Amino acid sequence: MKLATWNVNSLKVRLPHVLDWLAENPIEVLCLQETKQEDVKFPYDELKAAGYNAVHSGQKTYNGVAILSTHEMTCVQHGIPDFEDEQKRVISVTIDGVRVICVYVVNGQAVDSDKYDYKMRWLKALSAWLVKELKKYPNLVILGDYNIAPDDSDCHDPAAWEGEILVSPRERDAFEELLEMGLHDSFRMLNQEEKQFTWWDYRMMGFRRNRGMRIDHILVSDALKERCASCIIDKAPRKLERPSDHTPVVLEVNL
DNA sequence: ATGGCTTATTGTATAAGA
Repeated sequence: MKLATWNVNSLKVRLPHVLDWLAENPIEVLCLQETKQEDVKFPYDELKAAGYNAVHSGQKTYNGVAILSTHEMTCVQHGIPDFEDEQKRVISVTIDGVRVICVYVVNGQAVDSDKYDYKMRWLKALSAWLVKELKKYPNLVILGDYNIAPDDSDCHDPAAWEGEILVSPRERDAFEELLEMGLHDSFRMLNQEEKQFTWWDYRMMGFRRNRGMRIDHILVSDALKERCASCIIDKAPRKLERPSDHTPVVLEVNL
């Protein structure tokens, strides 16, 4: 089974890219972040025509997450239970006995901002919930835009970014907490190469100069860890006209 | 250098992303 995550930065704008990419990359599961549209505007029909079922937790202008799959999706859950949140950032389903969680972690804007506090509160709630989910679902994968570059090797210029958003110690500690509960960074597990990024700033020719960050991740449970065959970053969509600033990450698991 | 692009909004400048 192949699963992927992609922050599309507006599904309205990026739907053609998504459909083209799915046609070229026949995968079973695709998690999307920043759909930026309400459920009533979600392109269920176009995706169905392409062979994909979809579940969506939508919001106008900001956030919004979706899971597309060629397989049947059951036990759909929106958000983090017992965590009040207006923002649509989490959706979960079960596919072929695997619990699939799609997340769009808070950006945080700046380390001294209210949004950073919200990011840390949000990550704490995510972490507490995932501990329980792991006990409930041994086969668990959590895909998404984490807005955290876990290590200096995941940042194009660690010295320039030291202490900044995406790399600050508290954010990295929160990511580390996910690993300590028994989740595994599938890309790093299979690939030790430095400067492999999933996001590049639109400005300053960020992509051409490979000034990026690895902030989109696919974490797997112990049971799935043994079954991971490959995890790759597909840079092709980032090279298209009018791309998202993020590019897909694809995991292959032997089930 | 706090910008540099891109997206969305009952917009024509502002907020947000990362």
